[in-house]
Amino acid sequence: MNILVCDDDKAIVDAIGIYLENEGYKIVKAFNGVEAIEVIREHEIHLIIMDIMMPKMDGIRATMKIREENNIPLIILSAKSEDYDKILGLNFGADDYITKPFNPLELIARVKSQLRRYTTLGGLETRSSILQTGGLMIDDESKTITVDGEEVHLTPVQYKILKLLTANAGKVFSIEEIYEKVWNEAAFNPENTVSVHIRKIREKIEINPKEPKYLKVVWGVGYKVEKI
Amino acid sequence: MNILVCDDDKAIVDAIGIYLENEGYKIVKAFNGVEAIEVIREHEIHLIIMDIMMPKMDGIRATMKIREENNIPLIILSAKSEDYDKILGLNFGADDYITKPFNPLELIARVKSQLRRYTTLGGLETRSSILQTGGLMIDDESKTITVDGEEVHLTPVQYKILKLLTANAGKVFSIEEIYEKVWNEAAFNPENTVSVHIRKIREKIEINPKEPKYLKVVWGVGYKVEKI
DNA sequence: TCACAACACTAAGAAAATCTTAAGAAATGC
DNA sequence: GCATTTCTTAAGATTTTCTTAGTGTTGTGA
Repeated sequence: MNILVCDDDKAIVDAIGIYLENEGYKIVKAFNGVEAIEVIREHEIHLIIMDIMMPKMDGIRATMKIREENNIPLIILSAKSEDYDKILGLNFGADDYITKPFNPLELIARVKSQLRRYTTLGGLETRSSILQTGGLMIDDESKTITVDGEEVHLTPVQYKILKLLTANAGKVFSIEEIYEKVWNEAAFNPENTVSVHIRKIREKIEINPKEPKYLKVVWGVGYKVEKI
Repeated sequence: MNILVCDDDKAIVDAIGIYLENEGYKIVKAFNGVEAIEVIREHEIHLIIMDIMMPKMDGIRATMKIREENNIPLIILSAKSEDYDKILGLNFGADDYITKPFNPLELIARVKSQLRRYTTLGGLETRSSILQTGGLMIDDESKTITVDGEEVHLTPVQYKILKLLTANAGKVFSIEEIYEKVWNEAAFNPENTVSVHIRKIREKIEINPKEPKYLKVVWGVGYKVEKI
């Protein structure tokens, strides 16, 4: 498997290269978006790791350009300070993202995960942007949520929370986990921000918020969306 | 979970130790990089907190050295005056960093966050969150317990006890052992807290609590879940 | 074998922890 | 600057946990 690593910081490219080579992957390097596109045309590449901030052509523009031609799995690298929404929310074609500084183990896990997904799809992209459980449906492409066919409006934060829980329906997330995943930072004093949002979501998606059908609490643990 | 705290300032090591012990972690101490590396070879360490400025071997060199051998989550401690970019930007293998003086709550949040990340990633490849014996089934991901297909509701403590016993079905646990594992503290004030919980669990999972099928007592020793 | 000591079980209620809700302040976006 | 969204606060509701104290059961050794 050949992996293209693209970052203007040579030290980072080298470090990532070493981790991945240890796992048995072949590494190809590029130091800006223009180079990356050239490399992809010339080599057979199975996965791309791309930095956001780069001279000449930034990672987002490069990703969009690459997506015009093919669907090679692509993981974005970004600094924590950069705008989360821009990376996750804006759908510009990346499959996953990792924030710097990153845990090498996490990088490897995500790379494997992407390669697995790609090969089981046979390389043909059939990315379904629809999540569903019971009568609850989330179309991530149009950012639309419907309950029993009825469209409901959620605010951005509410949307992210519900999407996280629905994408992993059945799995329980602690409040800390939810905070971390949605806000992209460790919460050390979350008061009850999350539970207020939970309340608001329930108000909108549940027939009877007192006896939620979808968004359930697991006492002493956290919240989950029921898998139906 | 065992956490290695490494700093040349004993007062800081002790302070961090106290905060983390309160959260139920076991602490191992080291006072310079060389010691840290030795400790890691000898003990099972799940997370490292490392100061940057230290005699003998500084935190960055130590981190790089550690990274040659393994991927234990590592949080860097650094004074505000030190070059921030050097720590954040330079990728030498740390997973997160905290600046001194730090907020204890923040420290704990980041520690938990790292441990969570590490364990969920580790389980990514072969996660089987389901424990089973006879008709009793525990799905740890959704925190759901079913008996003969029927879902039963357990409280957090009850859940933890049953999970402990089921994960080690057949093994007998003394009351002290159960207390220690579930409450995460050795200090044992006998009373009969555990047996009350056992009673409640039986009430919920057993057809006839007087003649338990799953959760059995072993006279003079403790309790076990039958391996079926 | 019988009594007694050690151990296990049960029930109930007070205390503690956790979740829910509402309302308003602060921040954000147009 | 207005409308919307997000966060904070605090009180109320609910659930869980712990403790107590009494009852039952088992094993032992006189």
